[in-house]
Amino acid sequence: MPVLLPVLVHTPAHSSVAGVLHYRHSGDLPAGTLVRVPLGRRETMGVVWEADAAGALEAQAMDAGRVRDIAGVLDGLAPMDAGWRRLVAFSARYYQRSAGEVALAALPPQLRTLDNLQLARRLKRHAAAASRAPADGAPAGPATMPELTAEQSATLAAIDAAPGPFLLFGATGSGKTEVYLRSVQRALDADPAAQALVMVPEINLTPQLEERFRARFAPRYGDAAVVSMHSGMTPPQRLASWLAAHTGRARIVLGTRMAVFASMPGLRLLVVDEEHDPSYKQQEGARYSARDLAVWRGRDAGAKVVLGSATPSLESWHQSRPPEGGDPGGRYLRLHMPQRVGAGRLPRVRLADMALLPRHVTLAPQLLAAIAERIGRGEQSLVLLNRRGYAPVLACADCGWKSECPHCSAYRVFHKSDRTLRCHHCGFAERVPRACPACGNPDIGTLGRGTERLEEQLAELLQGTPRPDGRPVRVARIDADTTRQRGTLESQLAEVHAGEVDVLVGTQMVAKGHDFRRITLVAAVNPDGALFSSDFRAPERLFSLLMQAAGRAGRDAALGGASEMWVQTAHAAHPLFAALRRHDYPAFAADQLAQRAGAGMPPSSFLALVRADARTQETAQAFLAAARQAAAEAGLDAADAVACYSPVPLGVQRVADVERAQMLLESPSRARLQRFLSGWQPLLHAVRARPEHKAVLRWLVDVDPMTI
DNA sequence: GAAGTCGTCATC
DNA sequence: ATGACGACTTCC
Repeated sequence: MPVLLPVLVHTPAHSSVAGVLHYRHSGDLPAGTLVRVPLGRRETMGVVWEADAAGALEAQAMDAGRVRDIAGVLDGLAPMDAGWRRLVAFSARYYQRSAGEVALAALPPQLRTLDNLQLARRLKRHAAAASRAPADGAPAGPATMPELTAEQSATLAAIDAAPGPFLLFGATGSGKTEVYLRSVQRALDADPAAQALVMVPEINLTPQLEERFRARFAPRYGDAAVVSMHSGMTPPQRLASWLAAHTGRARIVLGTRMAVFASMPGLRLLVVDEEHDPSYKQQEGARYSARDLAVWRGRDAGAKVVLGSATPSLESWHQSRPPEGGDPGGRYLRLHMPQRVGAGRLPRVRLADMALLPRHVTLAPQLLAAIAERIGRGEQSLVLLNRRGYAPVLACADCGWKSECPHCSAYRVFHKSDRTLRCHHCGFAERVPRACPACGNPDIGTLGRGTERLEEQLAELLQGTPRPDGRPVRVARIDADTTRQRGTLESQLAEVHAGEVDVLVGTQMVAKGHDFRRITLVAAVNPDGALFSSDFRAPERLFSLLMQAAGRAGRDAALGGASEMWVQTAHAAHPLFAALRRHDYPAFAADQLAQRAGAGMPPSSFLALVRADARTQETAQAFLAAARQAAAEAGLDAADAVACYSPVPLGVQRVADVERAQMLLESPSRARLQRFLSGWQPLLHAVRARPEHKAVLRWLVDVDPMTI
């Protein structure tokens, strides 16, 4: 008997078919079944969704001639389970997107292109490969495991004893990864169907993570038990990992934020390493926080959640505060591991006071001397600067021309290696002009400096420094420009590990997570911008970057005692540096939390942004103003629980000839903000449909934004 | 978001 | 006349 089934397809929240669509089928199909359905004149993948009475009625009322048949069912696969469907539904609701967009984005792209036969073939091949894996099912030859420290044992006992979620606050080098490994092992040993999800913020960090997990678990559970999931993988690899997780063959899934949506029917443990990292927040499409979703998913699935960091996000820090007085405390349990494993001590923090030096000096002599000393001892230094290219601006001294991008409200950056002026926002690139394009003056010069110039400068200043082996000093650079092609990061890192490089210049990409045994000096040469930034999270990011960078130094116990973290600053008296010197995150956090509370910023409040893009700034702002008006007229903020501020241009107002504006919403209550947003969604659609707002190119809501 | 239609405009 | 490009519409 033919039935009408609700089906999700990939339709974004701002389109007119954002809801569930209905299709006819010869019989009932369970929710979660993957199907192929006709949409317009193409065929696309869909997910059978939960039947709800209202939707069914609407579908019944729809002109029967318009309802089409399901074209095919992917019957080789188990339907997506209820836990996954709840996660998708929650994410869509919380982040103001359509369930179809979230659901389909969470499936591997290649799955959409396969028919039943191809799928069956692939499943068979994977199953065969897995059963060939060595030692699968064999009694565990215990992989060599390091002795646990007292701290690690206590932490594991605490994780065993309580339901969580846990915030593992552990110094760099305190052995957090070993705690993750043991927690995973306990979870998997307890139940033959159990699965664990471990997330890291960056693709670059997955290979080393995979290596460690594979070394530990492949002997016990087989090679196929560990899979990775991140956007850098090829479509077939992603499909293979996804199928392994979905069928339960993979016991451990390692990945970036996208992995939080992995289909894992046996999920018992979720680990979010470097939980403070802003990369966990997706910045396009559905703007979800993988860390927050991991916490939600863990609670929903009855799985344990471990968030780990040496510099937790203020949200997690606040959420893990112990009970005190009338305050019942946060919902997370805070676990502290202050000790570094082995004798490696945290490096000494040294400030180079740039205010005492002439303005034109960009590298403090005492820092240069310290680097030279390291070179003489055959040790390595890492110099950090968060600015790619040679110089951020090219300018004419005569007429005041600057290298503005014609399509964006930003300067094009001078890249010396390929002699281009490149816009880092829209990608627009041109050859560097010989003379000023405005007045013809040949005397044009650079303003400021990026990593390229820093590399050049250091090479020049250090060229005479003697190396123990008499060979010339080598300065190298690692940033997004030098690692453009696949594999270059690995080969560059290998050179550093081999000791061929004396001084490594890089952006924050090298400060995160990589182990450099022989680096005994890390320097941040220009961090001051973040001290007085309009972005309320800038100090938090700076502190975490500097602490992480400091963690790069002195990982080798033998050299640890002498390692140093240098910070060049014109504001040496800033309290952030005082806390950094003592490696005192709690003090820094307490100070920041007090400031945030005073300013009504998270975690004391909850934020959302509405953004609009248009050809002109007025058009974008007019839409936002009308949206605000519509909310007021509907009485949405009548209870005064949600403040809606005026529309303003974004920091970078224009990108690729598109003007961007945003409007901030703020509420002391997450629930109230959520209620406001869900009531507002249909109004936003209605406002957008009005003829006077036709020129709006797109709009979107960003819940819990990272920057405002 | 993807894929279609339709109108405008520049170019061989 | 051809086709490139953008605006607009539709999709159970």
